[in-house]
Amino acid sequence: MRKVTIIDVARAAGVSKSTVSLVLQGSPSVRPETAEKVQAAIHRLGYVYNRGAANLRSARSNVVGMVINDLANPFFAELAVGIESVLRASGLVSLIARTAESPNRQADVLKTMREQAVSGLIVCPARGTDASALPDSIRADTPVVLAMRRIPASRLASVVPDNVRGAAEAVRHLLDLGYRRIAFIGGHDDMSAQRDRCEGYADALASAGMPVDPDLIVESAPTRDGGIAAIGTVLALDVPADAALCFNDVVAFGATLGLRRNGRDAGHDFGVVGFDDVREAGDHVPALTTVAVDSAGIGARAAQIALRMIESGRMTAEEQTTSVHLVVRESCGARTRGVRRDVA
Amino acid sequence: MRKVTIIDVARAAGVSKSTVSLVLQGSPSVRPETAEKVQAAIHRLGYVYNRGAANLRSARSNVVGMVINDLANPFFAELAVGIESVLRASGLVSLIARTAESPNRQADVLKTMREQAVSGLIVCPARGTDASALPDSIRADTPVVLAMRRIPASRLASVVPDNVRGAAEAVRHLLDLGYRRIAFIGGHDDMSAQRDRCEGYADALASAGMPVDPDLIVESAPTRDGGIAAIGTVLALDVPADAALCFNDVVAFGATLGLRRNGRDAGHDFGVVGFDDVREAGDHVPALTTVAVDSAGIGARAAQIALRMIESGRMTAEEQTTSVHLVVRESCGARTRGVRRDVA
DNA sequence: CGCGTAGATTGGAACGTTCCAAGCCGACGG
DNA sequence: CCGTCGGCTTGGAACGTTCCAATCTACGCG
Repeated sequence: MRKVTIIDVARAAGVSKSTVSLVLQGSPSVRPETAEKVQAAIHRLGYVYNRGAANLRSARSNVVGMVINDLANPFFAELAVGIESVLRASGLVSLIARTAESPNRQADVLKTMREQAVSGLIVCPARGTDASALPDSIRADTPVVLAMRRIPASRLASVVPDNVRGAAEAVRHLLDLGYRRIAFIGGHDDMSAQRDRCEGYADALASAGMPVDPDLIVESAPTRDGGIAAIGTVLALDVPADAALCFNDVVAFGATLGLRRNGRDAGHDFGVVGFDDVREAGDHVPALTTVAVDSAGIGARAAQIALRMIESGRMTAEEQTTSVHLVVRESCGARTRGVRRDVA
Repeated sequence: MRKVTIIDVARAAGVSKSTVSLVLQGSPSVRPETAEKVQAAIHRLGYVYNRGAANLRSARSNVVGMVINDLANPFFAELAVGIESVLRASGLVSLIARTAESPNRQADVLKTMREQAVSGLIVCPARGTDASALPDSIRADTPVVLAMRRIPASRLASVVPDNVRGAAEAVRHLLDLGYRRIAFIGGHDDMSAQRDRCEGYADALASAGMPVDPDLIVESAPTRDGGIAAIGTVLALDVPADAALCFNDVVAFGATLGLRRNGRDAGHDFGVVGFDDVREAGDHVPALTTVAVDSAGIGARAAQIALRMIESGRMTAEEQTTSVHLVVRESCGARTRGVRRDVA
């Protein structure tokens, strides 16, 4: 039982294959009754359109690649959802692949996607990816949009949250609450998000006329355990921290746990602010004060940019940043301390 | 700047296109030094393999479709991860699409995937999908594996958790703890998982010689709010429930919240058991006792079956069920009540 | 020296579509 | 009555591969 093709349909409908093709594309120049005959034949034979063959001829595929770090992380999963929704609504279909933060895997995945002739690529680059990691061949003829993370030296379009401003806002909030030894913990400085958030942290301190103490900035894996370790470090300083802005919520969860193990209590005698506002943040005990990032929105924006590039055939390098906002809950101590309390 | 093809490579290497094709496929019958020449030309020209063209000729694509309900749900995200890992390791690439529980969307998505000539399909069917929803054309020539959910009347391969046994085990545990009015709440009975879990619930009660009270089985949306509503219902009965097996963890979260609003406390004066063991379950307050389902494992198994079908060209209808196990934490009250406490 | 054979290479048809240039046909204006 | 025009339709080439059958080369053997 061979596959039924456009030619079989043509024969069955008593027209030429060209006409069938025209019908398939909804061309206005085919007589309605002819179109109907063709549709009937299509239905009768159970014909299924072969997009691969079409792409081959017209060099315009309808698939877009989505390269994500880690789907199991709800934060990235939402990014994926945002991307997929927009693409799907435009009739495109998404290839997906995971890099698991490995540049090797990323290179492999990118190669595969190129082979599939994707018409666009949305990438959340793995840690430490530099401009050279995106093969020139891709950059030349395929629209690429970076989501969530930038690659500093590359002229690639990107959509990232406003990390600098978000971090600064969080720090100002902690300062307003009276904290004076605010740490920045978690993340590695080969991630653009970490650098940006750290920059916002430093900015806010600076504009409050406070020095940035290098001891208060401690890197760690962006994991719960990383948070536990990092909070331990800033607690053990000669002049210990009294609050921390965490690289992300997961680190913040670790931090609250670490505090408890040290006999301290986030939200009472120590201020903790996270970043991302993952779903669990509100349910955590204590509920996490955090900077909310709209990851689905970022995905959607990135997909829109990709779409625009694909349609216009022109590549842009626009860098969009999406706004973020501080969500005040319990872990910063606003409830117990009261906002804007002055200190001596 | 036209795309560089196998023919350009052939010209550059001074061989025929057939030879290049052979090299690309790693055929042993090409002389090593010739292969090397070809590889050099490939590299020099920046040739990229066009898998679409290859598929066209050989009717064997290397893409597999993955139809998932809701990627934003960590439970399904893990399923996706399991699937993607296995496929990727075999050199296949995954198309992904979301149905958001809508049979219409599902039909649409399935059609698109057919057009892409996927060589296999892994589907977590949307709620209420019946056998007729999978177009015959797909079922005839494309391997399909159902994951997480079955479609009762279809002769389709599937991998699902052992819902019956898991639910039964949970109920036995609650009985052992002395609860006597155990409810089953959440989910809709057009989901196979709900029916199976409910069946396990009834089984366990039956084999303990206890009647199944229809009032204690209440459907609801499988959401937090659904859980809140459902727990309200069983609390308001003339003879209220004293424990509940919840359709899934999200419902269980809602239930603990609903209990608190009614002045009750899960784990103290009411036993709550969830299902799935999502990541948050352990962090929740109270920590959720739940039936752990290995969703990544289910995804991997499903992908393996699909792979086997693709390779052999033969479709099977095997139904695998993966084992589950009860994770006892706080919400069931085991800590405060003590396990196996006898009642009068 | 001729023949058979195995290994290496090759040309051409095929895959299912799109797109172009050309064709057909009836109508309309001159 | 002829030429032309516009609406519909059509055949064929092209897209970049694979695969088959054919060819070519060199070599061993009788």
